[in-house]
Amino acid sequence: MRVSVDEAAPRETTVATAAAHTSRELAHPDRAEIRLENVLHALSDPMRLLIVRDLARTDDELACSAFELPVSKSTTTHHFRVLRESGVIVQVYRGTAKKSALRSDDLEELFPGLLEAVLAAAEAQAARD
Amino acid sequence: MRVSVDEAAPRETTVATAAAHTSRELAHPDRAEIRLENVLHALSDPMRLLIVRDLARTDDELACSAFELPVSKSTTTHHFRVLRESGVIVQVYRGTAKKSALRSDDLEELFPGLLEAVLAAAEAQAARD
DNA sequence: CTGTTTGTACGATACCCATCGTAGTACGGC
DNA sequence: GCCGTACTACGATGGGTATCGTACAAACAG
Repeated sequence: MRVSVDEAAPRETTVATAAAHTSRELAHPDRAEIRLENVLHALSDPMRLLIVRDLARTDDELACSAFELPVSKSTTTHHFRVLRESGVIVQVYRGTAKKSALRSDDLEELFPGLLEAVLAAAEAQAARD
Repeated sequence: MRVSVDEAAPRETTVATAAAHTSRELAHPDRAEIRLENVLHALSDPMRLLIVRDLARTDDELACSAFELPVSKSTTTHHFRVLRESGVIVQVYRGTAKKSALRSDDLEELFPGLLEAVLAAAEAQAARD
Protein backbone atom coordinates (compact mmCIF):
# COMPACT_ATOMS: atom_id res chain seq x y z
CA MET A 1 0.00 0.00 0.00
CA ARG A 2 1.34 3.39 -0.95
CA VAL A 3 0.11 6.48 0.87
CA SER A 4 0.72 9.97 -0.43
CA VAL A 5 0.84 12.88 1.93
CA ASP A 6 -2.19 14.53 0.41
CA GLU A 7 -4.29 11.44 0.84
CA ALA A 8 -3.26 11.04 4.45
CA ALA A 9 -3.33 14.68 5.54
CA PRO A 10 -6.05 16.45 3.56
CA ARG A 11 -5.52 20.12 2.79
CA GLU A 12 -7.67 22.84 4.28
CA THR A 13 -9.77 22.98 1.13
CA THR A 14 -11.15 19.47 1.63
CA VAL A 15 -11.99 19.30 5.31
CA ALA A 16 -14.68 17.69 7.34
CA THR A 17 -17.22 16.93 4.67
CA ALA A 18 -16.43 13.21 4.43
CA ALA A 19 -17.35 10.96 7.33
CA ALA A 20 -13.89 9.38 7.55
CA HIS A 21 -12.40 12.48 9.14
CA THR A 22 -11.45 11.69 12.70
CA SER A 23 -9.36 14.30 14.51
CA ARG A 24 -6.22 16.42 14.68
CA GLU A 25 -4.09 17.22 11.72
CA LEU A 26 -0.40 16.36 11.63
CA ALA A 27 2.13 18.63 9.94
CA HIS A 28 3.86 17.06 6.97
CA PRO A 29 6.27 18.73 4.58
CA ASP A 30 5.09 18.94 0.99
CA ARG A 31 7.05 16.83 -1.43
CA ALA A 32 8.93 19.86 -2.72
CA GLU A 33 9.95 20.80 0.81
CA ILE A 34 11.65 17.51 1.58
CA ARG A 35 15.40 18.07 1.99
CA LEU A 36 18.03 15.41 1.42
CA GLU A 37 20.03 16.46 4.51
CA ASN A 38 16.97 16.04 6.70
CA VAL A 39 16.15 12.65 5.24
CA LEU A 40 19.71 11.41 5.74
CA HIS A 41 19.75 12.76 9.25
CA ALA A 42 16.46 11.06 10.03
CA LEU A 43 17.82 7.78 8.73
CA SER A 44 21.13 8.06 10.60
CA ASP A 45 19.64 7.02 13.95
CA PRO A 46 19.53 3.29 14.73
CA MET A 47 16.06 3.44 16.28
CA ARG A 48 14.61 5.30 13.33
CA LEU A 49 16.30 2.94 10.93
CA LEU A 50 14.61 0.08 12.78
CA ILE A 51 11.25 1.76 12.36
CA VAL A 52 11.81 2.37 8.68
CA ARG A 53 12.90 -1.21 8.11
CA ASP A 54 9.75 -2.47 9.82
CA LEU A 55 7.59 -0.18 7.73
CA ALA A 56 9.28 -1.33 4.54
CA ARG A 57 8.89 -4.98 5.47
CA THR A 58 5.15 -4.79 5.96
CA ASP A 59 4.52 -2.40 3.06
CA ASP A 60 1.47 -1.24 4.94
CA GLU A 61 0.69 1.29 7.62
CA LEU A 62 1.60 0.36 11.18
CA ALA A 63 0.56 1.72 14.55
CA CYS A 64 3.33 3.13 16.73
CA SER A 65 2.50 0.47 19.29
CA ALA A 66 3.36 -2.25 16.78
CA PHE A 67 7.03 -1.45 17.25
CA GLU A 68 9.10 -3.06 19.96
CA LEU A 69 11.79 -0.48 20.48
CA PRO A 70 14.16 -0.60 23.49
CA VAL A 71 13.28 2.99 24.42
CA SER A 72 10.46 4.66 26.29
CA LYS A 73 7.19 5.67 24.69
CA SER A 74 8.09 9.35 24.81
CA THR A 75 11.28 8.66 22.91
CA THR A 76 9.38 6.61 20.38
CA THR A 77 7.01 9.52 19.80
CA HIS A 78 10.04 11.75 19.28
CA HIS A 79 11.52 9.46 16.63
CA PHE A 80 8.26 9.22 14.73
CA ARG A 81 8.01 12.98 14.70
CA VAL A 82 11.52 13.33 13.30
CA LEU A 83 10.68 10.84 10.56
CA ARG A 84 7.44 12.63 9.73
CA GLU A 85 8.88 16.15 9.75
CA SER A 86 11.77 15.10 7.54
CA GLY A 87 9.34 13.64 5.03
CA VAL A 88 10.24 9.98 5.41
CA ILE A 89 6.85 8.83 6.72
CA VAL A 90 3.20 9.84 6.72
CA GLN A 91 1.18 9.60 9.90
CA VAL A 92 -2.55 9.69 10.35
CA TYR A 93 -4.77 9.19 13.35
CA ARG A 94 -7.19 6.27 13.24
CA GLY A 95 -9.16 6.16 16.46
CA THR A 96 -6.79 5.95 19.38
CA ALA A 97 -4.03 4.62 17.17
CA LYS A 98 -1.70 6.58 14.95
CA LYS A 99 -0.77 4.78 11.78
CA SER A 100 2.49 5.35 9.94
CA ALA A 101 3.63 4.51 6.43
CA LEU A 102 6.67 5.25 4.32
CA ARG A 103 6.39 8.03 1.74
CA SER A 104 7.96 5.72 -0.81
CA ASP A 105 6.45 7.43 -3.83
CA ASP A 106 7.50 10.92 -2.82
CA LEU A 107 11.00 9.80 -1.94
CA GLU A 108 11.38 7.81 -5.14
CA GLU A 109 10.30 10.81 -7.17
CA LEU A 110 12.73 13.15 -5.41
CA PHE A 111 15.66 10.81 -4.81
CA PRO A 112 15.40 7.78 -7.11
CA GLY A 113 16.83 4.63 -5.61
CA LEU A 114 17.85 6.26 -2.35
CA LEU A 115 15.37 4.61 -0.01
CA GLU A 116 15.90 1.24 -1.63
CA ALA A 117 19.67 1.54 -1.29
CA VAL A 118 19.45 2.56 2.36
CA LEU A 119 17.08 -0.29 3.16
CA ALA A 120 19.28 -2.81 1.39
CA ALA A 121 22.31 -1.43 3.22
CA ALA A 122 20.52 -1.71 6.56
CA GLU A 123 19.56 -5.31 5.87
CA ALA A 124 23.07 -6.18 4.75
CA GLN A 125 24.58 -4.66 7.87
CA ALA A 126 22.06 -6.40 10.12
CA ALA A 127 22.93 -9.70 8.49
CA ARG A 128 26.62 -9.05 9.12
CA ASP A 129 26.13 -8.31 12.83
CA MET B 1 41.55 6.67 -9.29
CA ARG B 2 40.45 4.37 -6.54
CA VAL B 3 42.27 4.39 -3.21
CA SER B 4 41.84 1.62 -0.66
CA VAL B 5 42.37 2.31 3.01
CA ASP B 6 45.25 -0.13 3.28
CA GLU B 7 47.12 1.53 0.47
CA ALA B 8 46.72 4.95 2.02
CA ALA B 9 47.33 4.04 5.65
CA PRO B 10 49.81 1.15 5.78
CA ARG B 11 49.65 -1.21 8.72
CA GLU B 12 52.39 -1.38 11.33
CA THR B 13 53.86 -4.44 9.65
CA THR B 14 54.80 -2.53 6.50
CA VAL B 15 56.31 0.70 7.72
CA ALA B 16 59.12 2.91 6.61
CA THR B 17 60.99 0.60 4.26
CA ALA B 18 59.71 2.24 1.09
CA ALA B 19 60.91 5.76 0.26
CA ALA B 20 57.38 7.09 -0.34
CA HIS B 21 56.60 7.22 3.36
CA THR B 22 56.28 10.85 4.42
CA SER B 23 54.87 11.47 7.87
CA ARG B 24 52.07 10.96 10.36
CA GLU B 25 49.49 8.25 10.08
CA LEU B 26 45.78 8.98 10.00
CA ALA B 27 43.25 6.71 11.68
CA HIS B 28 40.77 5.10 9.30
CA PRO B 29 38.15 2.48 10.13
CA ASP B 30 38.65 -0.88 8.43
CA ARG B 31 36.03 -1.72 5.87
CA ALA B 32 34.30 -4.10 8.26
CA GLU B 33 34.09 -1.37 10.89
CA ILE B 34 32.19 1.09 8.72
CA ARG B 35 28.68 1.58 10.08
CA LEU B 36 25.70 2.68 8.03
CA GLU B 37 24.47 5.04 10.72
CA ASN B 38 27.81 6.84 10.79
CA VAL B 39 27.95 7.11 7.03
CA LEU B 40 24.44 8.54 6.84
CA HIS B 41 25.19 10.95 9.64
CA ALA B 42 28.38 12.08 7.91
CA LEU B 43 26.43 12.69 4.71
CA SER B 44 23.60 14.54 6.44
CA ASP B 45 25.57 17.78 6.80
CA PRO B 46 25.39 20.25 3.88
CA MET B 47 29.08 21.15 4.08
CA ARG B 48 30.16 17.53 4.06
CA LEU B 49 27.78 16.76 1.23
CA LEU B 50 29.45 19.54 -0.74
CA ILE B 51 32.85 17.99 -0.10
CA VAL B 52 31.67 14.56 -1.15
CA ARG B 53 30.09 15.93 -4.32
CA ASP B 54 33.35 17.66 -5.24
CA LEU B 55 35.32 14.49 -4.63
CA ALA B 56 32.92 12.47 -6.75
CA ARG B 57 33.05 14.98 -9.57
CA THR B 58 36.83 14.87 -9.93
CA ASP B 59 37.13 11.13 -9.31
CA ASP B 60 40.62 11.88 -8.01
CA GLU B 61 42.17 12.90 -4.74
CA LEU B 62 41.85 16.53 -3.74
CA ALA B 63 43.70 18.70 -1.23
CA CYS B 64 41.57 20.20 1.51
CA SER B 65 42.55 23.63 0.22
CA ALA B 66 40.90 22.87 -3.11
CA PHE B 67 37.50 23.30 -1.47
CA GLU B 68 35.85 26.67 -1.22
CA LEU B 69 33.61 26.21 1.75
CA PRO B 70 31.88 29.13 3.45
CA VAL B 71 33.33 28.15 6.83
CA SER B 72 36.64 28.61 8.62
CA LYS B 73 39.66 26.39 8.16
CA SER B 74 39.19 24.80 11.58
CA THR B 75 35.64 23.88 10.70
CA THR B 76 36.77 22.42 7.39
CA THR B 77 39.30 20.25 9.20
CA HIS B 78 36.52 19.08 11.49
CA HIS B 79 34.29 18.05 8.58
CA PHE B 80 37.08 16.14 6.88
CA ARG B 81 37.75 14.26 10.09
CA VAL B 82 34.09 13.29 10.42
CA LEU B 83 34.10 12.00 6.85
CA ARG B 84 37.30 10.04 7.40
CA GLU B 85 36.30 8.53 10.74
CA SER B 86 32.93 7.45 9.37
CA GLY B 87 34.65 5.67 6.49
CA VAL B 88 33.45 7.89 3.65
CA ILE B 89 36.88 9.18 2.60
CA VAL B 90 40.57 8.28 2.79
CA GLN B 91 43.11 10.92 3.65
CA VAL B 92 46.85 10.83 3.20
CA TYR B 93 49.55 13.42 3.69
CA ARG B 94 51.52 14.47 0.62
CA GLY B 95 54.06 17.11 1.56
CA THR B 96 52.29 20.06 3.15
CA ALA B 97 49.03 19.07 1.56
CA LYS B 98 46.56 16.45 2.74
CA LYS B 99 44.81 14.66 -0.07
CA SER B 100 41.36 13.15 0.21
CA ALA B 101 39.48 10.63 -1.91
CA LEU B 102 36.19 8.80 -1.65
CA ARG B 103 36.29 5.20 -0.46
CA SER B 104 34.01 4.26 -3.33
CA ASP B 105 35.11 0.64 -3.50
CA ASP B 106 34.68 -0.05 0.20
CA LEU B 107 31.30 1.66 0.28
CA GLU B 108 30.09 -0.12 -2.84
CA GLU B 109 31.09 -3.45 -1.37
CA LEU B 110 29.34 -2.76 1.93
CA PHE B 111 26.32 -0.80 0.73
CA PRO B 112 25.79 -1.36 -3.01
CA GLY B 113 24.32 1.63 -4.79
CA LEU B 114 24.14 3.79 -1.69
CA LEU B 115 26.81 6.34 -2.52
CA GLU B 116 25.61 6.62 -6.08
CA ALA B 117 22.03 7.19 -4.95
CA VAL B 118 23.04 9.84 -2.44
CA LEU B 119 25.19 11.65 -4.99
CA ALA B 120 22.44 11.58 -7.58
CA ALA B 121 19.98 12.83 -4.96
CA ALA B 122 22.32 15.67 -4.01
CA GLU B 123 22.73 16.71 -7.64
CA ALA B 124 18.99 16.54 -8.23
CA GLN B 125 18.27 18.69 -5.21
CA ALA B 126 20.98 21.20 -6.16
CA ALA B 127 19.45 21.47 -9.63
CA ARG B 128 16.04 22.11 -8.07
CA ASP B 129 17.30 24.93 -5.84
C1' DC C 1 67.88 28.99 8.38
C1' DT C 2 63.84 31.59 7.27
C1' DG C 3 59.58 32.32 5.46
C1' DT C 4 55.34 30.54 3.21
C1' DT C 5 51.90 27.25 2.67
C1' DT C 6 48.91 23.99 4.67
C1' DG C 7 46.67 21.92 7.91
C1' DT C 8 46.09 20.72 13.37
C1' DA C 9 45.11 21.33 18.31
C1' DC C 10 42.73 23.50 21.77
C1' DG C 11 39.34 26.02 24.18
C1' DA C 12 35.01 28.43 23.98
C1' DT C 13 30.30 28.91 22.69
C1' DA C 14 25.87 28.10 21.39
C1' DC C 15 22.90 24.95 19.77
C1' DC C 16 20.86 20.45 18.80
C1' DC C 17 19.27 15.99 20.24
C1' DA C 18 18.26 11.25 22.36
C1' DT C 19 16.64 9.95 26.46
C1' DC C 20 13.60 9.80 30.45
C1' DG C 21 9.48 10.40 33.73
C1' DT C 22 5.27 12.45 34.79
C1' DA C 23 1.13 14.33 33.76
C1' DG C 24 -2.31 14.98 30.41
C1' DT C 25 -5.50 14.45 26.14
C1' DA C 26 -8.21 11.92 22.69
C1' DC C 27 -10.84 8.13 21.32
C1' DG C 28 -13.62 3.91 21.69
C1' DG C 29 -16.06 0.43 24.49
C1' DC C 30 -19.01 -0.58 28.28
C1' DG D 1 -20.50 8.84 32.35
C1' DC D 2 -16.32 6.01 33.18
C1' DC D 3 -12.37 3.28 32.17
C1' DG D 4 -8.65 1.57 29.43
C1' DT D 5 -5.67 2.16 25.46
C1' DA D 6 -2.69 4.95 22.75
C1' DC D 7 -0.20 8.58 22.12
C1' DT D 8 1.43 13.63 23.42
C1' DA D 9 3.37 17.64 25.90
C1' DC D 10 6.59 19.39 28.88
C1' DG D 11 10.67 19.92 31.43
C1' DA D 12 15.05 18.06 32.67
C1' DT D 13 19.45 16.15 31.63
C1' DG D 14 23.51 14.64 29.63
C1' DG D 15 26.07 14.30 25.62
C1' DG D 16 27.09 15.52 20.92
C1' DT D 17 28.44 18.99 17.29
C1' DA D 18 29.09 23.00 14.10
C1' DT D 19 31.19 27.04 14.51
C1' DC D 20 34.95 30.22 15.56
C1' DG D 21 39.72 32.32 16.71
C1' DT D 22 44.28 31.78 18.06
C1' DA D 23 48.32 29.48 18.47
C1' DC D 24 51.10 25.75 16.80
C1' DA D 25 53.48 22.05 13.73
C1' DA D 26 55.17 19.92 9.42
C1' DA D 27 56.97 20.23 4.93
C1' DC D 28 59.02 22.61 1.09
C1' DA D 29 61.27 26.54 -1.54
C1' DG D 30 64.51 29.96 -1.35
